[in-house]
Amino acid sequence: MKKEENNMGWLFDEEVSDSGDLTEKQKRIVKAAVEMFQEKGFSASSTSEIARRAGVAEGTIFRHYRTKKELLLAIVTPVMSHLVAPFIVKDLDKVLEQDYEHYEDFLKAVVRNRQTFIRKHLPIVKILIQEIPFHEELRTQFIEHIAKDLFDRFGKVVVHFQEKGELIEIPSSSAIRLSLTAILGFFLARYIMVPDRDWDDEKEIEITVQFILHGLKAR
Amino acid sequence: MKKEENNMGWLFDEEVSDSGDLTEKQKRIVKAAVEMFQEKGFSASSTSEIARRAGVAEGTIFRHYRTKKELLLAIVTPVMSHLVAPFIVKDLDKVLEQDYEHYEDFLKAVVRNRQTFIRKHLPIVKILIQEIPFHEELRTQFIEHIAKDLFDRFGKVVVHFQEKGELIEIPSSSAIRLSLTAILGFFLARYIMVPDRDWDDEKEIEITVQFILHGLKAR
DNA sequence: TTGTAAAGTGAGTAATCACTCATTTTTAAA
DNA sequence: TTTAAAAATGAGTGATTACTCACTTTACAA
Repeated sequence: MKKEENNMGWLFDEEVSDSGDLTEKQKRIVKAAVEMFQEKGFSASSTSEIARRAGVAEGTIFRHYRTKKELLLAIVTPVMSHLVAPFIVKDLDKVLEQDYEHYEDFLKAVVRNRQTFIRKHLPIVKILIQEIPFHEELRTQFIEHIAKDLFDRFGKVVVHFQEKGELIEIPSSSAIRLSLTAILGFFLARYIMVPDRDWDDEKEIEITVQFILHGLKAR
Repeated sequence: MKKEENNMGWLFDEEVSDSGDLTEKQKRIVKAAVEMFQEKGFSASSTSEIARRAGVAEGTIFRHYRTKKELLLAIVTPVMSHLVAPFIVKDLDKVLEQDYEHYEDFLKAVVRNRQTFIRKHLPIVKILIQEIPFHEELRTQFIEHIAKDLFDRFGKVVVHFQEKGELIEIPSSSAIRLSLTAILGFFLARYIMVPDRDWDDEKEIEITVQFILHGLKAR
């Protein structure tokens, strides 16, 4: 009765939150909750203040979400499931069909694609990162459905370019880790640690990608 | 009356927590608090349960720490201040005095040194990472006294090897970021994300360092 | 206009929260 | 053995918590 996840939208472009079938007040609850969770964290955020900020009676929250935790999950799980899965499928195909001739092309596509996503859903991504350690469901969902999938697919890409002789022959898990941390490190610096610096995104991405390429180049 | 930080100990080796002048019950409070903060996070941890786990009356906590937050800070700030500062001073000297002939030597020293520290204080490091976003004092202390210092010193090292023609001429901030994220990415994977895998630390460190070196090599 | 289900309300509830304080116990120097 | 300070206690405090429920309002098809 609650979730009718429109299971197509994001495949074509985005719109992760099924904001369509939410009532006006429900949207304001979600908005206020995202703000508060980000500022104080989940368990330091009270439902009474969320209601106050949303301009809504406290009971209204519990009309739509049976518990405070359910509210958190409703906010965070759709973003989690779109954080990683969809783009990699598409880009994986392009790699295997040789649309991406070099690892460089693949990397750049990944970075660009995820940058627009993270930029758009940054507050929720932050909440997700914060709360993952404390919620079993989030952890298992992340590991089982996201991380494993990501490593599988990313691993295939790495192996593909290793076999082409383009990348050094180290364990694919290491190559993935090194590629990902360089990329995530950029996002971390760019959007979380020092978002106020005036970044030259194009240049910084180029530096980061070249770093990975030279670091992993067959030698 | 509370803090008489023995300001020499860690310079020679470590022993970050001034456990010396703590009463028996105080040590058990700190131990229980670290456990709970790690499991549930700071604000989801109640002083009553901390007391129960420590086998201590709740009032005893407030004999030693005026507030719950003061307990958190007492646990977390000494680790933060030793997380970064001391080793870099020493290693910086060695670089400038050419004890470290190559960037490789510096990197390996840094990784080895910080690995023993992180291994020893992992629970508190985790708490620190979790709580930094929500506590102004922690954030400013981290930025002003830790991050800036680290970047200053690390920057000097990078520039030194750039001038020697060993490293590529990119902005030092980028070179630092790329070096650090590769190292931190290893620690993150090794001790937080998948600590249970059977790691070949030596090999993995070698791979990581070589990745950084080739990624940043002058070309 | 009426009927009905969904949306919204807010006072009320028991539990829990961080913290206090009068009192007792422990420690250790005199 | 005396004594005074420090450490430890735990019942008690008012505030706040997540959540409930009897009720009112709104939306809208018949």
